[in-house]
Amino acid sequence: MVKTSTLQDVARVANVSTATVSRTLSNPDVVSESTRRRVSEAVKVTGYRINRAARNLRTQRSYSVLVLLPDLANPFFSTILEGISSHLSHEGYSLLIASTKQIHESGERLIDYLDDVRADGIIILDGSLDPQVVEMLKDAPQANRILFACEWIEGTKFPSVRCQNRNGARTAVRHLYELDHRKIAHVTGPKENVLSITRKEAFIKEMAQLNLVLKPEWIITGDFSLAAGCLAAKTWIEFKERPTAVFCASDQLAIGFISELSRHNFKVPRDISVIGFDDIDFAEQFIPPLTSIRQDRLMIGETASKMLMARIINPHDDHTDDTAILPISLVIRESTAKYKT
Amino acid sequence: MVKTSTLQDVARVANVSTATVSRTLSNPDVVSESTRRRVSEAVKVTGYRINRAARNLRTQRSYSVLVLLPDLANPFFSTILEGISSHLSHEGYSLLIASTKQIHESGERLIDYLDDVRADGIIILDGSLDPQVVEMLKDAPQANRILFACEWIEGTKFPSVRCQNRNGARTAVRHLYELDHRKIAHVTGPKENVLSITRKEAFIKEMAQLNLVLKPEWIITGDFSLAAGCLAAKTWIEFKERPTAVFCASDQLAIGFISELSRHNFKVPRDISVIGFDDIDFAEQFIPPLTSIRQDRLMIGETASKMLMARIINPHDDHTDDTAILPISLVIRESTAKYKT
DNA sequence: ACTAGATATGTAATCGATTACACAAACTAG
DNA sequence: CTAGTTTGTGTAATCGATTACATATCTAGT
Repeated sequence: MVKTSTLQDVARVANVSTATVSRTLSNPDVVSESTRRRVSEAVKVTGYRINRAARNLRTQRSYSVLVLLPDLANPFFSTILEGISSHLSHEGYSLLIASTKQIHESGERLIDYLDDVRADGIIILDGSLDPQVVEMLKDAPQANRILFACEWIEGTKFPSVRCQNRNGARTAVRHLYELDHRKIAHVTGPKENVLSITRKEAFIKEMAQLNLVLKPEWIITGDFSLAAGCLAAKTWIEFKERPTAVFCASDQLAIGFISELSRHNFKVPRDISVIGFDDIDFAEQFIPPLTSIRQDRLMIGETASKMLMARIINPHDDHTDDTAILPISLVIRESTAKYKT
Repeated sequence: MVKTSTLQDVARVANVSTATVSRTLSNPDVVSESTRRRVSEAVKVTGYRINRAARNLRTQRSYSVLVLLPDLANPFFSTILEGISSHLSHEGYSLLIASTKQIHESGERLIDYLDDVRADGIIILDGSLDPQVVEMLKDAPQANRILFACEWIEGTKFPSVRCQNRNGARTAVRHLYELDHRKIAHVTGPKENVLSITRKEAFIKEMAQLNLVLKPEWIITGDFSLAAGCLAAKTWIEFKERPTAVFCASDQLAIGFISELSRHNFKVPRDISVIGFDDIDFAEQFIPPLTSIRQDRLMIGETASKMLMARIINPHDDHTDDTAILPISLVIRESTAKYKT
């Protein structure tokens, strides 16, 4: 093991007390110019590195944030993580990662992370948390150090950062409408998912607004995955009266959809226009390049991190209504085209 | 703030010393059946949660592992993370994440993570570390708690976990050969990257083995990205004598390649057979579904985590030659086909 | 010259778990 | 019955940084 030097060692070399060293490092303004120089010199000489475990114990903080994902292997989250991570590291914080599945399997309670000085705050990217867990979190005193991103839980006051989901759905429908499509289908995400529900409702509302006929079977329940997109395509093929356009609640759905169609010799956008949601990296490279509703995932991550940090640092400020809704934008590529009779 | 109970509180309730409580929790075998019961009861009553900061300070361990990525936003790594994470959480360890970029920007030294009790070990998924950094790590006494996964650094003794890269390249070439292709191109990863180099060398060697002509320009330097794949496709189109097949060093390259071709009205596998490397999730859903060399990323993650853990727990065991090379497999889909004159 | 306040530093308690060491009780073997 | 061993528990030091409080020095205003 390597012997690392401690505050004591630095203090000895600089000929001051440990208190002064500590102050020099964490609050340089309160010490005199001369000691500041002496201490920095001593730090260099001794190769001092702070022992975080000691600091964490004393300050009862961990200087790290836990991000909870439903599924680590889902690439959708990596950009959000990037955003969170870059802001955290900028603030001197570390990033802890766990997946809901693991928490569940290991029988850990989420709130323990806050209680046992492992994390100062939690960002949850999973709106489908076990309701029991949510119930526990809701009224806990630690709840003000929890924040949702992308997804959220209806009926709770947890702060959250998300994109304009309604506006996204509306924009998608309107885009198809402007391309003269009148029969528009929708492939949803998982049934109970808050994003699915929000986007679906907005879809239905906009269809009504535009006075478009919407047959109930044109709303196909999926689950955000490639596979569900494939299934939805099979459903579409079976329709007697086929919609000429489809709004998929995720890019993965859209890609699966197009993919399956091509296996049955349908072509996009010749036979049907397809628009996705998210604008993941692959959307641009897919064949055809996918028209999509873009959400700025980097920004979502950064904003979430900033908001959580504010709550950690100023726990007593008023943070009610701390919900950020970030704009979406329409990215037009080649999977949507003018409808021709 | 919530008042959490401490060992002291539990001790008081159970009418024993803190030492006994601690022993009951971390080493139940050494206490008597009756105290064990009494203590567990007291733990329940008080709602005791261990304070990890305190334990970390006392034991000089953090019970967490840092994973260092070149780029968080790259989906290639998420499955590996999943593997690491699931093993770690099973062992009661936490997972810290950072990206090389951030470390570099924030001016932190990697080894500080080990020194300052933030992480007990580091898994590095980036073989393109700053040589200066590598030099520092190499002979450091903490070096035995560092492990590379996927990539590695030639000429160092860091343990590593990776897949059979040579065998992968060889298998790819042989697959194309068996489909009667004789003119085979190769799109590489980044020039200096150890995976690129290994795969390229194996490619060249196998071509020679099979007595195939290999024009120097048929080896196109890329960088694993979609965009580089597009560029490579443009290069291929310009060739006077076009190879009938191409082995891409990553699936992203392959997808970019095919994608760009289709924009110029070439079709795969009609005009050229394409094989990738990695078998990422999208490979299966791409149009056409991509033939690829599969590496089991979940397994890589798990193995890496296990090996590192062994080193953390038994630092004095002999761990030399601790390098695991995991098998690859050929996944044949529709982007490769028999060559017809 | 004297006091109030500002500035700089030191002393020592503290955070909460772990564990070396000491000791008592119970057990074992001769 | 005694010496030696095993088992179970307690006492108190320890990990290393932070910080409340005390103290000393200096500045400025009256």
